Amino acid sequence: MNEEQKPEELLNEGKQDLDEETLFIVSQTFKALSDPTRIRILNFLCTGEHAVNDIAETLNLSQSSVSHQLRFLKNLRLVKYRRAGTTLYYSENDVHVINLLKQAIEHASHH
Amino acid sequence: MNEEQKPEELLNEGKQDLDEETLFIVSQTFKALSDPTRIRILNFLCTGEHAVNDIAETLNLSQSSVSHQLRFLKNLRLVKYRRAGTTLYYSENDVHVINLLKQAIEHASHH
DNA sequence: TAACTATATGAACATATACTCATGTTATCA
DNA sequence: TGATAACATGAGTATATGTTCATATAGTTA
Repeated sequence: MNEEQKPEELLNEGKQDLDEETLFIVSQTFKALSDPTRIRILNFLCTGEHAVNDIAETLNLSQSSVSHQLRFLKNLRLVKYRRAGTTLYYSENDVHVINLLKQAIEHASHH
Repeated sequence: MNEEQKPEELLNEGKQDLDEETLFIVSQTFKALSDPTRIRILNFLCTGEHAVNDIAETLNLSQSSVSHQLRFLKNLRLVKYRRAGTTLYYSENDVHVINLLKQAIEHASHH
């Protein structure tokens, strides 16, 4: 004879429902961080700006794959680049997203 | 005659390369947060525990879809549930991940 | 201009993902 | 036990995703 227990209601801290645009931005942001290759690239760019080939060699990835992923990240304004001759030096461009990544890495690396 | 500029090296704050396991955990965590439906469910669960049907009706989703996504989230230990008769009350189970979500929502909602 | 370097891009392919539909499972109650 | 309620689950399907391969583009230099 289990009495029906009322679910405890926590305090609502503000914005209850998410509007379409916020939802889209949030999901896209996390999607950018959901792939191992992109995570490694962003993590590497935390050490400073790097050329595409440098990224590819350091992380043992194909040039094409890196280029595709950088385009993805550039479309979301998560990275930027500066040109020097034929070389493009990419660097991170969104401190907030980098912070999210660092927090997750910090938390996950504690095993 | 463009002089080759040396890329500026930022300070390395510690863990340079990510081990396989950390990389996997981080990517899975962000993958969980990369889908609009799961974001809405987790955001709703921030207001307290809720039954599956409650979630489905409130967010205008099918019961099956909600159940599938809850299984996904439960496998990652991001939600937990308590049983009361035939009803299962789900609630959030990882403050750290919820914090990541709240930060992203906060940041994205500023337009 | 031709050759070379660094990077970008499109097509193709294999896999992953999220949903719906139908049905299975578990607990409650008459 | 049978009926019902709440939820879980598997199959099927359409779409998204990440990689490779081949080729294109842009800048540099002889």
